[in-house]
Amino acid sequence: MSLRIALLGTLASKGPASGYELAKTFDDVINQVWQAKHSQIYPELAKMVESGAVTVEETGGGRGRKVYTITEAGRTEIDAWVAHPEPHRAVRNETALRAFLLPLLPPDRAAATMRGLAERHAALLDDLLKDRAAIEARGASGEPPFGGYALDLGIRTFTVLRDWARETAEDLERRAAENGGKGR
Amino acid sequence: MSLRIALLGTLASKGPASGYELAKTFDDVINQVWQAKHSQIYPELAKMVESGAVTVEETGGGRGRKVYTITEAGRTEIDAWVAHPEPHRAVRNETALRAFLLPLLPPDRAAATMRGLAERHAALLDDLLKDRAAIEARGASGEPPFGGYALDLGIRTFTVLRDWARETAEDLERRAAENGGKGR
DNA sequence: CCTTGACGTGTCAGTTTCTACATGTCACTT
DNA sequence: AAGTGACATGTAGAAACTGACACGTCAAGG
Repeated sequence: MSLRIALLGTLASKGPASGYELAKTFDDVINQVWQAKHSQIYPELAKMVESGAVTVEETGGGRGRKVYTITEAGRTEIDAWVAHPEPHRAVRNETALRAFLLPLLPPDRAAATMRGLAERHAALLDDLLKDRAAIEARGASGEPPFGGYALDLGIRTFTVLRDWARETAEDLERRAAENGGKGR
Repeated sequence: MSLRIALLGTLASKGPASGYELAKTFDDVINQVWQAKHSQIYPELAKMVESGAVTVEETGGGRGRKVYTITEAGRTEIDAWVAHPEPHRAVRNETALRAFLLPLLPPDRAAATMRGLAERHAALLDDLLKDRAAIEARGASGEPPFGGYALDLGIRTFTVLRDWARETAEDLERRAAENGGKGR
């Protein structure tokens, strides 16, 4: 379901696109939120054509390019899904799982892991901040850019992640110093 | 892989447990991080017995209860996984996907959705704060409780989520007021 | 001319995950 | 004695997802 919605949403906001382009988007923007390979996207698009949520137009001399366009039915579908208040959020987060299991490592190794994590989160945060700066520089004024709220959420989330990893590393280092890095 | 690690980690920190108890834990604590139904857990435990990461002891007169205990090999496995620096984080987040697609709704409906989301996040945050208060009240002093760092991360994350949802709702309401709730 | 790399679509086998079905025990209440 | 609900383990089929294989076009550079 979620993949279908993610594809419809991308078509709704960015306009008609090929499967290849959609796969690219899933490597870029949406990646922070949902992932899919082209091997999953192509069959999904076929299903969506069948159910009438999108239409397809064959183009691209020889290269067999297919451009998909969202229909009114497709828009209705997104609309219902986004506004739907079901609290049934699917969350899967490998980083958080790692965090959960962190106390199982000896403090010095746990601290090193956290330092590495903090650095990576800091780098990702920088990327997002640059994205926002670029958008603000060119897109002048008031209207909310597609993904603007999501970008904001991403920046806040990575800030938390970076700070948490740093402070946890510091705490672990303090503990490691106290008992000479021993203990589990 | 992640499910296997999550199960091993739970056994490592909480001690021996039955499949049923592990399934309970996945409804509770780990739920913020990873989910699994018993129908996935039982087969996974069988696989882990086979590969020597856990041992099983049949108990429980008549009810066929099986208690699983982590082995040294199992501990080594967690250790390697947690410390492993691969940046290949798997993230899937339905709430964030919703956030991403939010601008596709008319501002007034989007605002209402965000208000609801903010409330739910606020409630979840309260639960976590209560958990932490309870832990601090009974567990007196210095050592890090299992999941203590994770709990901290959870609290920070839900705080961000709540604030973001609130501020986004406010922004959307401002926009809705400006154009009388019309427009997409 | 040939190679390289981006463009472009698709299938298939295997793994993970979900929903539903299936079965039975034990303790407590009515 | 019967019913209810937590305890307890499993299987089966379907859907979601991944990684690898497979094929073919087009533009640019050497």
